[in-house]
Amino acid sequence: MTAKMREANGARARIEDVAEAAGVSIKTVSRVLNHEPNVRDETRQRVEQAVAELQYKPNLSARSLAGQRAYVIVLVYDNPSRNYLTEIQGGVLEACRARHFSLVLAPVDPDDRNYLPELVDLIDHSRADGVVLVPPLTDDARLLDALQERRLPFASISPRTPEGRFGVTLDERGAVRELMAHLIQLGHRRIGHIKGPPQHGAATWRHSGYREALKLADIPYDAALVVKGEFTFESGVEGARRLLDLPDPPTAIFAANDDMAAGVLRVAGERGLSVPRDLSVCGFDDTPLSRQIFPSLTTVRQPTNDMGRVATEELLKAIRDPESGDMVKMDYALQLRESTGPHRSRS
Amino acid sequence: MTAKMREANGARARIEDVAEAAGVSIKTVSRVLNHEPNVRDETRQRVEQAVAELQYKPNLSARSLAGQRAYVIVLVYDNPSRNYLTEIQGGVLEACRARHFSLVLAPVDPDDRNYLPELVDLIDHSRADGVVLVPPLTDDARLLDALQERRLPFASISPRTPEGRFGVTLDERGAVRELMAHLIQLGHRRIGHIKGPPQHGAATWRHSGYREALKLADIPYDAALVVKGEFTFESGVEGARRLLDLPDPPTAIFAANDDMAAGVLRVAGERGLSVPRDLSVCGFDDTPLSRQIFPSLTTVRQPTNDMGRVATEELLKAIRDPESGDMVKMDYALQLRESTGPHRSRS
DNA sequence: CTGTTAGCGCATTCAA
DNA sequence: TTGAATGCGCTAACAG
Repeated sequence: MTAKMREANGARARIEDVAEAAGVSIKTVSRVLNHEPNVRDETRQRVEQAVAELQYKPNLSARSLAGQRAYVIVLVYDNPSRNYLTEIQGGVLEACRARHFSLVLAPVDPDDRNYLPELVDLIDHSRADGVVLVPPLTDDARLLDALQERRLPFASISPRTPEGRFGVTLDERGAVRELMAHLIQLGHRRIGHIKGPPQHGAATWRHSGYREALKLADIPYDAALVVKGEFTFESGVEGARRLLDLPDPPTAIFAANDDMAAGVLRVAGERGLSVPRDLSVCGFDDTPLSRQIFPSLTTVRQPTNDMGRVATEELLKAIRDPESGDMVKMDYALQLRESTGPHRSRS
Repeated sequence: MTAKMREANGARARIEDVAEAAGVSIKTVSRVLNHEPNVRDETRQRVEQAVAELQYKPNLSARSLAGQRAYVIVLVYDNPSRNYLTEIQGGVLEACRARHFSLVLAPVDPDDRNYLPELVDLIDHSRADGVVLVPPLTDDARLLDALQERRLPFASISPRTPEGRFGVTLDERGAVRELMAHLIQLGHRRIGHIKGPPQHGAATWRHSGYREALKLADIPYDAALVVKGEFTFESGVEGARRLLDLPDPPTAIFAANDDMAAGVLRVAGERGLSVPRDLSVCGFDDTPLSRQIFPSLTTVRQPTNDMGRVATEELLKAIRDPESGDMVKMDYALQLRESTGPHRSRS
């Protein structure tokens, strides 16, 4: 059966049909498709024309089978923040598409202590060429061990210990120092902090930034002004209540993420406190929530989409050449909005 | 090379190795793996044991190549709501996993009028067995034509015209009637509405529900109380301003989704209106935002995750048997929260 | 610079 | 109820 007949039958063109149409061997077609060298320009063009005419699309299954590579990246995540994840996923997807890799999603239940067997099974089944790890899972030693054992390259997004790994980081401590400087410059000296859970690197960095900023401004650290949170709205509500019930309550509160900051705004609303007149509030992450809430939230923006994309690009580099793959430092940006204002002494 | 040697080399077990270990032919192994009939129980068990011992995982590429099917579902979406999408995607993924299909994500830029060629290219490349369509794209005639032309089965989530299609629907009109009945029962008679954009079926249904509820309560429809929105926070802000600037402003506002309702709350805040004392507000969707805002939002919950899952299950049914595939009606649930309260006449 | 050949691991005829 | 042989469409040595 000729290529033309196959086409009339609704069958798809194969590499063989392209070769025939272009008057070359299939190996030459393969070279053109994979951008390999050693093809004359004129030949390359003939092949490309045949590809276009026949609407040839390579069969990915055949390619994977023959090439012993699946062209698959697995994105592993247990981060409960929908917005963060969507952005990361978008960036990862862009990078995968650009290199003709497919993306396999591997959501992990953050409450499941024994998630590893099922996850590893998924990774094995998919025959992944590489993995992208999202925090806080990006710091789970058991998972890292399992990946290393399989010699599977993995990119890390905001890992706690970036040494010897590749992916992306962001200077969260520095960002918080700037955010705090903004509050301090507004006259605040009693600044409360609602921390994140200790297993998150982010919680640690943001707390350190808080302390460093106080020290830089010669404001003594007061442990009573720091309460624990879980990065959830509800824990922000609880934390805010504890802070505002203090005998000498803070005039500003830095919540370690936007969800918790929204909780603080709620408590302020309940108590008839006007923000920022009676209380300044800021968060971290610049989720859509921070703009949709009233007053809108002063916070820090991470380039989340870019972080997903860049991490994946580094991973793809490392897949091509195991020696490569860098840890790329990304930029943050303060978002000054309505929820922070000058300190007014209570009268 | 024997199976044992291969294993020692770190190579993966193949179906051939399983057959050898179980003392049967590869065809028998294939039968067991694919749950085909005509295998003796004792034989089946021997095979299953060999699979477990060798940790055999079928090579999906080889299966696809030989079986002429990719086992791929494509999820096509242009809906701008992050939360909605994440939930839908989660449900779709669950259903895919359960049947060992892989999921390919196909995000579409809602502002790109000419998205079709690229999307179709992605679908063709992936050799999809079926497609899941999210609103509002689920109603795009050009896309539906392209799919039908390819004889590709597709499941529709909340399509405008469910006739002759399969997937999931939800009685949004009924939900809005109930929501409105709640407001009316609280004493409100001047109820404003901020509509969604006309290309969304949801916008139309929610507006119809609004009108029907008024009619049922013998409240005349006042076109001045209905303003256009875009399902965005900003358009909610604008709409609320228009409504509240009316000579005789509404005492309650039903925004067609939560984001716009958040915009209404913002305007209320700006103007010193207390919600719900001076103004009742409700939305639709029950996004996390509706709980994280103050006051929390009365709204309608859709089982979004389930909708994604069930739609995909129907698709998988239709892939197995083109005659099957139903339109499943899902349940909604009113969420009565803080943003609605009794009408108080202005004094 | 280009072509030939031999599998990749599985499903699927058809025969037993 | 089971098995042997053929090919899915492509990559990758190796030859020219």
